[in-house]
Amino acid sequence: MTTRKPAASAKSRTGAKSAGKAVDFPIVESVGYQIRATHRALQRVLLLKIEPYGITLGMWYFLRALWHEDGLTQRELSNRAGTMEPTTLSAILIMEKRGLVRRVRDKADRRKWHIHLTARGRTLKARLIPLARGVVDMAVQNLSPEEVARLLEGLAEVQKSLHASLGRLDKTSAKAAE
Amino acid sequence: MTTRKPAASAKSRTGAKSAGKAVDFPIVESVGYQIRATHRALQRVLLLKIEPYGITLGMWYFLRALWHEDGLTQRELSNRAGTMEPTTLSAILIMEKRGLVRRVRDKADRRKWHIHLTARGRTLKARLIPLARGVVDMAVQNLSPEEVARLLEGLAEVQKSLHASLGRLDKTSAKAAE
DNA sequence: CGATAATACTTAGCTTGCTAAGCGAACCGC
DNA sequence: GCGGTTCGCTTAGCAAGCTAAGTATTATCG
Repeated sequence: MTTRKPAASAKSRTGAKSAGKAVDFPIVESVGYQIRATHRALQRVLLLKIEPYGITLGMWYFLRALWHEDGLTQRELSNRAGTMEPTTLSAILIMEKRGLVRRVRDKADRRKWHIHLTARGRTLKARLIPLARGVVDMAVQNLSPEEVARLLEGLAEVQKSLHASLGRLDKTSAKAAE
Repeated sequence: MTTRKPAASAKSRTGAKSAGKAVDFPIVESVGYQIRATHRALQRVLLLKIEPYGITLGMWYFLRALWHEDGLTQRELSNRAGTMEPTTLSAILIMEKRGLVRRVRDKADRRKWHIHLTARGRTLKARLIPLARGVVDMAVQNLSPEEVARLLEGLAEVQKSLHASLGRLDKTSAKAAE
């Protein structure tokens, strides 16, 4: 039962950067690997904290968005949470079933649904936001505020490059751009 | 069809840090949100690069581990890749089906299986490692080597804190710890 | 006005990852 | 030397996310 932790003990950075000449690319030094590992560790801890309240990770970022701005449409929610529409939809349906949100059709444009928090959904904010903040604070406890800021900037830069690259790849394969 | 990108345009950092007094916790400033977004962007780009070779993300970290050290057992592979055994198993079975690896039972301990690359699996290394390195290099192109090192250190610190916290949480709920 | 295009959501089906629980092989203590 | 425990893998089933391809509804243009 022993709760295994697959960690990786990220040591030995900046070591043999170009030592292995051709095809050696130590996994532990890879930004990709570390991002993935950090993401999963964070998910795991957050889930442990929020699941006692009946909230899953799948709902989390949508609730965050709704607490900040109620009545969003599904597309707006997708954009806020950074997910595709089908992902958003299934999360909404589950949240609706659990009585956290209500779907209301737009009067003017009947294609749209507005997602509104119920009283129950709204109430959770006061409990869960501090809890989430606690997780993040714990996660960065050994970093100074400047280091955290640099970490966020680094991540933002990486995302910018990746999105730019994605744009290029899309255009290449689409070909019929405009 | 338009290949939507849910981005998020991470602007406005360091803005209203402690403005919202109590329960305002801007999602964009959260390390958790940014880690998740970066992870997904990275995955997407990597997938686009490797799928022409018939490799999926599910196989990727296992191949990485095997290229570095062939003949690992499933548990060893799980530890190297940072996944749980069932995840490892299903990836192995798929890779076996695609002719990338072979499973060989341990003579001495018949519980164990050793996973060996086939010639086909081994050959891919020379093509895919440079490709992956290209993705990572592209992703960090706007960061100096020092900034990349700091990013990795930051991620490692965050993971360390998270794993420590996980250990505590486990012990709490297990209670019967020796 | 009517045909066509665009928009907003939905459905179907897949992938990657997990936990919980099972099964056979090896080990350990008496 | 065999009964219980541990170990390594397996099975079952679920969660979160995606793409591709629908279905309605609204907007647009001749």
